[in-house]
Amino acid sequence: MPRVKSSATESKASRKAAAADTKKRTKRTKKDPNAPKRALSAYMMYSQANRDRVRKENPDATFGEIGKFLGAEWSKLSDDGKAPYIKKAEADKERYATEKAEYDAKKDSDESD
DNA sequence: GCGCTGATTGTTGGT
DNA sequence: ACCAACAATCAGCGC
Repeated sequence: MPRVKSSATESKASRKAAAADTKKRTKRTKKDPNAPKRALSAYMMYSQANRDRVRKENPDATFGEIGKFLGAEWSKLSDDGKAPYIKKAEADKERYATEKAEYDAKKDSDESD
C-alpha cells in the first residue's frame, strides 16, 4: 500500500466527535477571496451514484431517509465497495489540488483583485 | 509535530 | 437561498 502511516494525524477519531458535538454545520462564512472549493468526499460520490437507486427503491423516502439509507449502506460497504467511490474522491482531490494551486498562485500574484 | 476546529462537498424537499 | 442528517476530508491555526 502506498499509504504509509505518517503518524496519529488520521488515527484519532476526535475531530469527528468534536465536529458532531461542536455545532451543526452547513453553509458557513467564506473567508478566502477565491477559496478553492474543497474536493468531494467518497460519500458525495456515493450519493450521486446511489441517489437515483435509493430514490427508486424508496419513492416515499425524502432527504432524511435517503441520507440515512445511504449512510447505512455506505457504512456496510466494504473497503472494496467504497474503493470506486474513494477513487473518484481521490480524483476530485486532485482537481481540488489544481484549484488550490491556482488559488495559491493567484493569491501570491494578486490577492487584492 | 501534533490537535482540533472550521469550511466544504452532494442529495432532496419545504418555506 | 438556506437548512436539515449522512460521511469524508483537508487546510490552517494553535501550542
